[in-house]
Amino acid sequence: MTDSNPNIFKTVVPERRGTTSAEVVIQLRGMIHRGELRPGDRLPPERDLAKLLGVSRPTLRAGIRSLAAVGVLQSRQGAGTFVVESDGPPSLDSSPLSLMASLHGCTSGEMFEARRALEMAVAGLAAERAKGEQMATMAEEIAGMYASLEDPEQFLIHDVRFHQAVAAASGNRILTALMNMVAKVLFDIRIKTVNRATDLKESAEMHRRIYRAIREHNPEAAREMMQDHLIRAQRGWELEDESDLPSTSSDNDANDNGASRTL
Amino acid sequence: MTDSNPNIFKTVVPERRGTTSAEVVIQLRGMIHRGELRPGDRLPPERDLAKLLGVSRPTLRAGIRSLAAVGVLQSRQGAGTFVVESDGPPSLDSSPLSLMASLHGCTSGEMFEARRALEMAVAGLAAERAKGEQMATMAEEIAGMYASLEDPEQFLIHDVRFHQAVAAASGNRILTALMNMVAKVLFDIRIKTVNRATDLKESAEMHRRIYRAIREHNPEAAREMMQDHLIRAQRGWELEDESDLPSTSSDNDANDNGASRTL
DNA sequence: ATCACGAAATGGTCAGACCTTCTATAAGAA
DNA sequence: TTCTTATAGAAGGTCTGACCATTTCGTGAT
Repeated sequence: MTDSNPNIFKTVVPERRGTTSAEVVIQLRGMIHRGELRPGDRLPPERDLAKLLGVSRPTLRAGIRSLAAVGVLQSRQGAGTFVVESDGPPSLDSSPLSLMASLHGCTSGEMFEARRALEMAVAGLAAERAKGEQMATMAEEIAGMYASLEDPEQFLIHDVRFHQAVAAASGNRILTALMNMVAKVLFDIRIKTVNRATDLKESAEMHRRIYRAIREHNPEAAREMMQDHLIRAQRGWELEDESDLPSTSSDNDANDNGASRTL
Repeated sequence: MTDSNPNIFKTVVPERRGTTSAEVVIQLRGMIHRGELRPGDRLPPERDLAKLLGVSRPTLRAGIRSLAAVGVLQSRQGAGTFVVESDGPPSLDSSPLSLMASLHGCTSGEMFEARRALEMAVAGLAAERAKGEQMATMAEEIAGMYASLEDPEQFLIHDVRFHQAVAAASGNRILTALMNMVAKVLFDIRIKTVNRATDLKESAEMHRRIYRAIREHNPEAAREMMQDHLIRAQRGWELEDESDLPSTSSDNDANDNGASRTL
C-alpha cells in the first residue's frame, strides 16, 4: 500500500488568495515541497480527495491537470493519479521551452548555442568529478558508437546515451535536466529531417576525445572538445536542409550564428 | 479586434491518439508553432471554441489549463483567454524546476552551480556581442548600486536588473530564459531569510569588474569575474543561516559544493 | 462631454451522470 | 497446487446543464 496517509490532506482550503483551483495547486505543491508526497506515491481517488480538500471534483481535476502539465503528477485512467516516479535522471518537460521559442521567434541557432553552453559546463564538471564507474559507462557507449558505424540509428542511441552519461558524471542534476530539455527540443526538430549519415567515424572520434579529456580530469580540454563536437554537429545539421530558407532573414541582429531558422 | 480568425479553429478532432483533452492541447500547440496564434491574441470564448473543436467545454478547459500551467496561455475571468504577451525577456515558469528539485532532493549547491554555469556562459556571450545601448544599461544599474549602498532592498533591484541586462546583451533568449528560471528558484529561497546586509560595496565593485570585462569585449575575463561574484554571493548566503542544519548530511557524494541543503 | 450605472459577455465552479480503462480478486483448468 | 482466465469493482475521462464572479463596454443621466 503505497497510498499516502489521508490525514495529510485534511488541510482544506483555508483562505482564497486567488481562484479555488489555484489554491488546490498551492496545497499539492506545498505537500511535495514538504516531502509529504514522495515520488511514486498515489494520490487518493479524485472523489475522495475532492471531499478532503473541500472542493468539487472538476476544481480538483483542474489543479491536478496543472501539475500534470508540468510533469509532476501523472494520471492513468483506471489506475489513479501518481507523483511522477523518477527512475533515471531528473527531467523537465521540453514543450514549454519549445512553445516559448516559437512565441518569441527564437532561432535554432540560439537553441544550439544554449545546448553548447550547457554541455560545455557539464563536460567541465564531469572532468572534475567523474568516478570510475561513470567513466566505464562513457567508454562503453563510445565502443558502441564504433560498433555501429554502419547503422546510423543505432549510432544515435549511443550518442545520446554518451551525453547523458557525461551529464550524470557531472553530479549536477539541475544542469542535467536543463541540458536534456534543450537537447530534446533540438532532437524533435532534427528528427524531421532524413537522417542522412554524416561522417560517423569522425563523430565517434570526437566523442572519444571528449572522453579522454574527462578521463584525464582536464576540464578545460573537456569543454573545448565538447564545443568542437557540438559546433561541428550543428554545422552538419544546417547543411542537411538548405532548401527551406527562401531568403536571408535580417530582422534579428543580435545573433551572429549561422542558422537563423525560426523555431 | 485582436481575435484570431475563427476559421483557423475549424480543425476539429480528426483522430484520437490519446485522450480527447490531449488532442486539444496538440491542436492549440500546433497553432502556436505554426504562428496562427500570436502573442497577445485572444482565443474565442470557451463555449464557442468548444463547438469549433467538437469537444465539450470541460474537455476544452482541461486543454487550456494544461497550456496555462506552462505559461503559454492566460485566462482572465470576464475578459477571455489570451496567448501570453511577451513584453520584456522571454521567461519560463520556475515552479516545474523547483518541484523537480524537491522531488529528487537536489541541493541548493547544485542550483547555485547551475546558475553559475548559465551566468558565466551569458557573460561570455555578452562580452562578445554587447552593443552600446546595452552597455549603457549595465552601467546605469551599476551606478544605481553605488547609489543604494545604504538601502539593501533598492540595491537588490539594481543587482537583479544588471544581471538581466547582461543576459539581454548576450543575444540568446534561450539561455536568458533558463538563467532567469534558475535565478528565480534561488531568489524564492533567499527571500525567506532576513536580508542581512552583506558587504554591498564589495558587491558593487565586483559587478563593476564584470561590466568592465564586457565593455572591453573580453569573454574570458567576463566569465571569470562572474564566477568570482557568484561564488562569493553563494558563500555569503550560506553563512547567513547556519542554524538550520542539525548535522552534516552525507548521503550525496557527487557534490563537493559547500551547501547541501535539500531544496 | 464626463461619469456612473447596468446589462451582456466570459471564465470559474459546481452537481450528477455515464463511459473507458485498469486492477485485483476469484473461479476454473491444467 | 499452480497458472490462466473471467468478472466485478475502482478510478480517471467526458459530457450536459446550470449558476456564480468578474470584467467589459455601451447607455443614460448629470
